[in-house]
Amino acid sequence: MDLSAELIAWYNDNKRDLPWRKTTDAYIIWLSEIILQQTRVEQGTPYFYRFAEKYPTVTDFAAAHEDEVLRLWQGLGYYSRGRNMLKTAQLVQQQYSGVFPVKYNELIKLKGIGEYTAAAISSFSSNEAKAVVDGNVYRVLARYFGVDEPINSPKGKKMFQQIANDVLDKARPALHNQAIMEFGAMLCKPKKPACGICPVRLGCVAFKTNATTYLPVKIKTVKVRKRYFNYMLISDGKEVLMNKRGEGDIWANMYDLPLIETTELIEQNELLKLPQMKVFGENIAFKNNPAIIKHVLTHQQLFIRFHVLDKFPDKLQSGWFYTDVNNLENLALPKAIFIFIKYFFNF
DNA sequence: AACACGGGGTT
DNA sequence: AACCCAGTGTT
Repeated sequence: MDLSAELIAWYNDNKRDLPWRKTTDAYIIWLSEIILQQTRVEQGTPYFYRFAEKYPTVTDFAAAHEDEVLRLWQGLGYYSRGRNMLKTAQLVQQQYSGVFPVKYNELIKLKGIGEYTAAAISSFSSNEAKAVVDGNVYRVLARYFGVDEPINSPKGKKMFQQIANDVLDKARPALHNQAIMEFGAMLCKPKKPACGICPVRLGCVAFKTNATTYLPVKIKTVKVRKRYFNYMLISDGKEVLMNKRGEGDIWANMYDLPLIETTELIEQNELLKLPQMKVFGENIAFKNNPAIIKHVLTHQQLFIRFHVLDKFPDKLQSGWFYTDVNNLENLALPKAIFIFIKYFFNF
């Protein structure tokens, strides 16, 4: 048996029971694939059910409002996925009459669908012979064939896509793609792969040369920026002053609180002297001495403090608005903001 | 080619 | 703390 046949045989015996594998509906598969981008199956599954239930068809999705989509997406991260989904749903509704495309060349044009997702949807929904290359596939191929070209260099990406195409079983691409990804996720894991029970270890270069620890190779260029967020919570217990974020920064179009960002960590007495504080009015005071919350993103570390102010400002800045405390659950809030607000208002 | 974009699990 | 997850879009 060749590699593909071995992986498919393994898959048939060991696959997990995942809901999106029970359909060939391109729309449902699209939902699952976008949700699972850079996201573990266990984390994404509840969101998959949530979206599939709320929007059973792409027509239902296209009718949604962005606020509603982001609220459903809350907590999953990479929120541009949610915003792009709405744009794509609307385009599919208008230009494809609500019939979700199944061909790679159509799918790749859509917002939020790149090479991986186009290959996944086209193969799973219409058995088009396109090979998926995700993190799992990079790992399996790098190890099995002993390829040490970095998976995140342009050259490496081309190379692995080519290998994936060569290995693909053109007669059953859907099954092959599921198999190689499941194999990478369950057996050929990043750390401590289960080589002892691996059906293809005798053909695996990394196993034979004891190199699984070093493959795949990845270029790392992590520069993490530190940012200091001073949030103001102002509320009389019934209403609370909120802010809607704009584009061009993290958490685009989501909701947070009035924010003063500083270049370093500062204490409340220093904060009071800042010119930005003037918008909150004269003779203001803090009602708490907040802890520093560290919130880690891919390229940023946020050091967040939530300051409770004692009175409403006289006028509002752009993006600010009052909302009823009971309406907070309808707003899409970043995780760290949500946790604090939930705690503060004792949800 | 490099970077931005979240949140969470594993080691 | 480092690494990675069923990646994509922008510059």
